[in-house]
Amino acid sequence: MAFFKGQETYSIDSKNRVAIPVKMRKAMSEEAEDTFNVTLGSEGCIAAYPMDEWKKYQDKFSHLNQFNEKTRFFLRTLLQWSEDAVLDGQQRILLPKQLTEQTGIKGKILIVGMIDHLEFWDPEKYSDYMNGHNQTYESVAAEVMSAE
Amino acid sequence: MAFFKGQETYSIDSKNRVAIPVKMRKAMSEEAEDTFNVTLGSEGCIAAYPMDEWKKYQDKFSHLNQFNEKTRFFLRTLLQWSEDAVLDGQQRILLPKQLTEQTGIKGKILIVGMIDHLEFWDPEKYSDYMNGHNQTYESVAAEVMSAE
DNA sequence: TGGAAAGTGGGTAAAAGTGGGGAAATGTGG
DNA sequence: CCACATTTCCCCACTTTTACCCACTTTCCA
Repeated sequence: MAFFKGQETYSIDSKNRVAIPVKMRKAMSEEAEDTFNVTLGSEGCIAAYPMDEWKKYQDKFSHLNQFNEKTRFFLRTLLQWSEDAVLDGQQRILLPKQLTEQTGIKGKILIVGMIDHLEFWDPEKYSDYMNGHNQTYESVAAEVMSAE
Repeated sequence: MAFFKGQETYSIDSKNRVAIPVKMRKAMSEEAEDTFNVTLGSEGCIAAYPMDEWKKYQDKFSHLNQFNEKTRFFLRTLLQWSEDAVLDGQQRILLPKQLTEQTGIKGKILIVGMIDHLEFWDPEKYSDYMNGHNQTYESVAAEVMSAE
């Protein structure tokens, strides 16, 4: 099972290609077959799940009852941005134009490891997000981890 | 088994033909034999089920009790629009005029992958639909997935 | 410090998307 | 049963996008 961590600031070129940092590539399992499921992530980033991790979610979605209106809304919202991306010969993935436009990513791109997936951020948006919290890291940590 | 996802905005030409995006064509199984069952979908879209997936629904419908009035209404509503469509040499399907008129599709068309079928939308109607939900995606997601 | 690997950029052939002409098939009315 | 109009299907042609190379610079180790 994958465990992604760390961060890197890379370039996204005119063709929307981004190299995957070696340390993160190495964290991928063989079963992913160099394929990611790329989709819109939370707080305005792009999320990329290795295929093997994504399949677990797929199974759940397949068994939902589509005769329910809320289920349909949920699936449409979730799946509309979702797309496969295979690494090229240089270990880069091609990010869908729709997603880079939606998230304002251009030129420089921040890649963050998030356990079972990678996140791609506009560097500026990321620092705004980080600075936008008035609670300290320590107090949030205490809250989140107290339930465990 | 098919798993459709993603979205594309394509053109529907004067002959009512629409190309199927490659990523969605690849998600189709061989058994579908390039054939869709096209019918009226929920919330005012057109739904296209690959033949193999549609057969599973057919089986279910065959076993419903037609001595029940609601069942009859359900079946009539569903089946009256239902029609086969085979891909042409350019991997396009011909959408029935009745359905494009009914759903207001003309010129530009939005194609959305919905696991076991494709949905065709008038782009404007789709954004109205998406904006028309006062519940957030996150709260619907929590509801829908909590049962799992 | 030299070689390999990693990161970046670009050219080009192939594939995908779009549009239209015309023959074949279908349907309608006389 | 035939003549006509309409629709359907198959083909060709053009434009845009994508996939696959190749090449250069920088960084990292041995």
